[in-house]
Amino acid sequence: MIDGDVESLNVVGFTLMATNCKDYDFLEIEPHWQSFWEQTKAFRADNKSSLPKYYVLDMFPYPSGAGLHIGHPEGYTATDILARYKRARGFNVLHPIGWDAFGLPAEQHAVKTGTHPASNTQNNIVNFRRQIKALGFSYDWDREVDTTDPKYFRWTQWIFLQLFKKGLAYVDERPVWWCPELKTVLANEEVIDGKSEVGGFPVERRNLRQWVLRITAYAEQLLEGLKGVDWPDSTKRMQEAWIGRSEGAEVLFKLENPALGDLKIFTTRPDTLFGCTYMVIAPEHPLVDSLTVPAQRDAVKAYRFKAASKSDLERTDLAKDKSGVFSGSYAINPINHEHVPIWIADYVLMGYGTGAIMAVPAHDERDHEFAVQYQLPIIRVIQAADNDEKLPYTGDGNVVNSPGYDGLSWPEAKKRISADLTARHIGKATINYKLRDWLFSRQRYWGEPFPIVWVSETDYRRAAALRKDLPTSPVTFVEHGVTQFALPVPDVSLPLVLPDVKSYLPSGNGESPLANETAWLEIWFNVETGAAVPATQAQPAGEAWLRARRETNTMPQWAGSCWYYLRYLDPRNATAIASDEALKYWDVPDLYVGGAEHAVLHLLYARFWHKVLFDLGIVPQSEPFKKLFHQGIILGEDGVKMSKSRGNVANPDDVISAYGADSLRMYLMFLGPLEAMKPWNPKGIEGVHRFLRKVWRECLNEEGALNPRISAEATLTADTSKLLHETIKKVGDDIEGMRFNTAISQMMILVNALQKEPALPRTALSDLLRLLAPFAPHLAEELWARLGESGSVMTAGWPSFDPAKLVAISMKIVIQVNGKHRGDINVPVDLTESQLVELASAEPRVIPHLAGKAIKKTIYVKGRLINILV
RNA sequence: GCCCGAGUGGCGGAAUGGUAUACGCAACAGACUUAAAAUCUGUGACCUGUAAAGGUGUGUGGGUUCGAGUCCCACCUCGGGCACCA
Repeated sequence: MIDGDVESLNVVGFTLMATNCKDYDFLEIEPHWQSFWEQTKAFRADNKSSLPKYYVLDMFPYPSGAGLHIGHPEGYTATDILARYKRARGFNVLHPIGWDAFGLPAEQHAVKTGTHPASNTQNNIVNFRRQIKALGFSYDWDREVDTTDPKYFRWTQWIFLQLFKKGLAYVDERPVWWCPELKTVLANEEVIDGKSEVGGFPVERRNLRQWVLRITAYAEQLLEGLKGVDWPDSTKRMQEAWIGRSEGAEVLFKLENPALGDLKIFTTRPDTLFGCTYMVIAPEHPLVDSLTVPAQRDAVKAYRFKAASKSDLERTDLAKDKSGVFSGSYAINPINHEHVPIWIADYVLMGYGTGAIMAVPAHDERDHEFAVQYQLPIIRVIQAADNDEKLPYTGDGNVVNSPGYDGLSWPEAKKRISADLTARHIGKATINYKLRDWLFSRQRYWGEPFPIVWVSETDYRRAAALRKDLPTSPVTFVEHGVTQFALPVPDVSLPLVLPDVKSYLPSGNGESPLANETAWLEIWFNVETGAAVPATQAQPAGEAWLRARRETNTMPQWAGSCWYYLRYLDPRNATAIASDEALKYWDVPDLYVGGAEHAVLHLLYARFWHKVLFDLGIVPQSEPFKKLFHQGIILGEDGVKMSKSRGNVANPDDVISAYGADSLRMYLMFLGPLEAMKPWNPKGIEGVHRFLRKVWRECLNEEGALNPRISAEATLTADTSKLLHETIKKVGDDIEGMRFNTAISQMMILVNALQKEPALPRTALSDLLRLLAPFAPHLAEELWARLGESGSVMTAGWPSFDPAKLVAISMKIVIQVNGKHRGDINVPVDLTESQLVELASAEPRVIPHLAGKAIKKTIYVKGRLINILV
C-alpha cells in the first residue's frame, strides 16, 4: 500500500468492527485484527513528532529455510510488549524488523540446486514475514530492510569505503581452511574434526589474500565505551576479555651477535627481569633463521615444520605439553648483563606482543613447566609474604635477588624498573591487546561485493590525480612479484551489484565464483564515474579509463548487520544512510534485545563501525546500543537445546493453529524470567490459554453478547478495587523492568478476583483490557470493541492507578517470638508499637511462648511484622 | 585451568533481609452432565499428633543478624564463556 491511501479505508468504520464470533475463536479474531493493523498502518512511526521517542530494536533474523524458531518470538514478544506499552504511554515508538539475508546456507543451497541464492532468500523471507505477521507484532512494515537489497547494501559498501579511505582497511595474507579435494575455502563451521563437512575430505591451513579491518585501532575506545552502557555485566566482561588489555613494558635484549640487532620482548612483569633465565621466540619469528646455529639447524627446521602444520586449534589443544627447541644463540639481559639462551617454542604466539618473551620460570606457570622439562635454571626474584617456598609463585610479594631493587613491593619495582629502562632507551612502558584485526573477506558469492578494483602503480598515480578521495597511503598487495593497488569505486557508482554467474562453485584456485566471470572481472574502468566495459573491448577514449581487475572477495555476513539499526531510521533515503534529522530525532535504540551468542562478535563489530561513523561526523553519538538485554534460550521438552535431529523442536505455526498467537505470546512470557534458560512445556500453554478464555467470559456471555454482570453503575468490593489498582501499578512496573512473567501472574490474580465479584463496573474491564493489550493484543482489541469502547484499545492510553487506593485501612501483622512465626493479626494501620505488642501478646498462639518470660526487646517492621524477643 | 551465572514442591517458577512455595502445569476429590469435554469448588512439602499445635525444611557445611532462599566464607553439582595472551 502506498502512503496516503489510508484515508480511503474509512478507518473509523473499520475500527468499530469486531468479529461476531460467539466464543473465543482466535483463528477468526487474530487474522481480523492483523489485517486491521496492517490496513490502517497502525504502527507507523513518524520521523517528525512532538512526542518523546522510544526506539526498541530486535536482532533481525537470518531467514533460514527452516522457518521461524520458537526462540525468535520469545525476544520479539518481549520487545513488542514494550513497544505497545510505550505507545500507550504516549511515546512515538520505532519498532522495526528486517532480514539479515546474506549468508552461507543460501549459498550452499545455490551450489546444490543451481538456482540464484536471491530467489531462495526471497522465498524464505516471504515465509518469515508471514510467520512474524501471524504473531501480531507491531512492526512498522514500511521500514523493513533486507541486507541483500542493492538499495541497502549500497550503503554497506559506502561505509566500507569510508573505512577504506580512513586507512582502516588493508589487504594481507591470512590462513584459512582449504580443502584440496573440493578446491574451496571452508568456513569454521564447515570443518568437522579436521574434515570437510561435505564429503569428509581432509582440510589444511592455507594463506590467502584477505581484506582486514583495523579494529585494533579502536581497542582503547571500545574498552572505554563499555563503561557507559547499560548492558549485562557478563557481556561487558566478555568484551573486555576479548579486547584483553594488559599493561607492561617492551624491553630490548641485545644479542651476542651484534650484527643481528636487538630482540624486542613484551612483558607484563618487568619487575621480574632479574629472574629471566632464558628467552622464547615464536616459531614464526623473523629472527628464527639468523639465530639458529648450524648445529641446531635440522632440529629447528623440523620443529618449525611441525608447528606450521598445526592449526590454531591443535596448537591450543596441545596446551598441556610444552615443546620447544634451542636455537643455539644467546641474548644479553639488559639489567644484569647475564647471557641467556634463546629457545623456539610454540607456546609463544607471533600474533601477540612481539612474538618473543623473557622467560621467568620462578614466577610464570608456563615458563616453569618449560624450564623443568628442558632443565633450565630457575631463579626466585619475588619473595612470598608468607615465605611460601613453592615455585612457580605468582602472588604478591617483595623483590629479592635483584640488586638495586631488593625489598621493593613488586608493583613499585615494576614502576622503577620500567622507568630505568626508559631512561636508558632499552625499554618503555607499553599496552598490549589480545584483540586482533578483523578478517573481513570471504571467498563466496552470496555477500556484498567489495567496491574495489585493482590497478597497476602507474594507473593508480593517474587515478590519484583525478580523485581527491583516495586514502593517504595506498592499499597494496604483491601478487606474482607485481604490486597491485586497490582503487575504490566512486561513491556515485554504488551499489556495485553481484553479476549473474554460471556456477556458484568457487573458482578452484581459492577465489570466489566471481573470479570466473571474466567479462565482469577484467575491465576498462572509468575512475571518475565508476563505469566499466569488458577488457576484451577496445579501451574507451579518455583520461579516466584504466585497465582494472575487480576484487573477487565478498564481505562477511557481519557487514550488513553492523549498521542496520541506523537504516531503520530512514530506510528509503537515497542520498545518505539516514538523514541528519532522523539520526538526531531517533538517536540510538533505547533497548536492544537478542541472544547472548552475539555478546562479542556482532556487538563488537557494530560498535566499531559506529565509532568510526561517529569520528567521521556521520552519527551524533559514540555508542550504538545504550541498553542491551539477552533473552534466554528455550530448550526442548527434554530440557536439551532444540534441534531437528533430536525431534524436540516446537513449531510456532503449530502452536498458533492450536491455541492462537495471543496464547503463544502469553506463554512465552509466562514461562519464566526472560533472561533465563527454560524448557518448553506443551501442557503449560493450556494455563495461559484458559486465562484468556476466562477474560473472554468475564466480558461476554455464551451468545457473545455483553456479560450481564457488567454495568456502568456497578462498583467493586473494596478488596478487589485495591487489587485492581495494585495490578495497574505492578503490570506497569513489571513491563518497565522486563519482568513479564510476574506481570501475567498479577493479571491472573486480578481476573480470579473479578470472577468472584457480584457485579462488574465497565471501567474495571476497560482497565484490564488495556493492561492485557500489550501481551494479547488481538483478544484485547476484539473485547474492547465488543465492550462498546471507542476506537482501538491501542489508542486508549495506559490506565492509571490511584495511590490513595493502595493504602489499606487495616493491616495484617505477622507475629514472631524470637524470630519464629507465631500467627498473625489484623489491626488498624494507626496502631503504635506498644499497642501492637499488647495485642500480639494476648494472641492464644503466642501466650504459651511468652509464659513466664520477660520481654527483652521488640522489633516492629512497620506494616509487616512484630518480633518479640524473650 | 581461569572468569561468569544458577541450584526453591512431581514440574515451570514467586518472594524490597521480614508469613518460603504467589501464579500456572500436572495430580487427587467433589459439583454440574445420561456421559464426556468445558467450567466451577476444594486438597496438596516432610516428621510427630485424632486434632489443636509443635518440630524440620530453599544443593552441603559454617558465619553475620532480632530475623537469611536473599548478605559473607568454604565446598558440591549443573549451565555459559574463555583458553599457552607473556
